[in-house]
Amino acid sequence: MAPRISSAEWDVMSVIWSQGPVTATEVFAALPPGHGWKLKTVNTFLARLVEKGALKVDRKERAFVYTARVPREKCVQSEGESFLQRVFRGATGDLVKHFCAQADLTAAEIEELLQLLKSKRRRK
Amino acid sequence: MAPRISSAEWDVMSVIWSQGPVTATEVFAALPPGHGWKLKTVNTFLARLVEKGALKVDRKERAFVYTARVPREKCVQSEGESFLQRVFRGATGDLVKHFCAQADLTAAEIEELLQLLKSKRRRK
DNA sequence: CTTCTTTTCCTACACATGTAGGAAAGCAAG
DNA sequence: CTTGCTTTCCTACATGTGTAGGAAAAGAAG
Repeated sequence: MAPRISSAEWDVMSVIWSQGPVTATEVFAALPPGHGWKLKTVNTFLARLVEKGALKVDRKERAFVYTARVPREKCVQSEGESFLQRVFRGATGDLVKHFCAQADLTAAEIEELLQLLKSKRRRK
Repeated sequence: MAPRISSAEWDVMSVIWSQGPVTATEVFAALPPGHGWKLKTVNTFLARLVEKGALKVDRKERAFVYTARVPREKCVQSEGESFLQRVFRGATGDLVKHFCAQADLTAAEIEELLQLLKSKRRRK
């Protein structure tokens, strides 16, 4: 169900998932600074995302308004699964270890994760 | 440094990282069953990986022997970073939460992660 | 209504990736 | 040495992705 979203397309979708329905110009303005894309380029991404069924579009006066038709969670889920298989051959434990070891998590995040894991342990 | 490795190429590299130097035919045989590729296709992947500098090749009698020139860790590192940025905008905490919540980890893995996180907490 | 600006529509192009095929060369068998 | 099988070398082609440009339409401005 979740369409395959390319790297540049993720940047665009991220804007739309967090800002809600927007026009191309608004997406362009909301993209992380320093992306270096022309407005035309962003338009291409939007058009492709509509083709793929990730967005729907309504004409609102002058400009198109783009709205997500797939929830972020669905895409995170399938991207995540694909990454997990590709790089860690499905071993979630290894993946989690990699990122925990790697990153400097904040104290709050560490606490939260400890709670999450403990509750998972209890439920076993 | 770590070359960009495509999905199919990861399957090939995984074989070589775990088996050590091998010929094309051996890679072909060692690939997860049901991949559906022809030997020719695997040869193309190998050739591209050599071009990219991920593998080196030595002629050994009849057939070529392929050896990794980049360690798996390097590639996991850069693939992981790219995934982290693309999907979680760099928020490692969110990524880890996603996979912990998602997966059913074994009791042993949960223990290991708890230890890892606790030691990280202490070190703060 | 004519002109300017914004935005869409259609088109393009190079490089990556999945997926091989045919020709050619090298070694094995008879 | 001739035939055949294995493996490489070179080539191909469709689709996806990054990166737009030019033409055209649709309001905004005067």
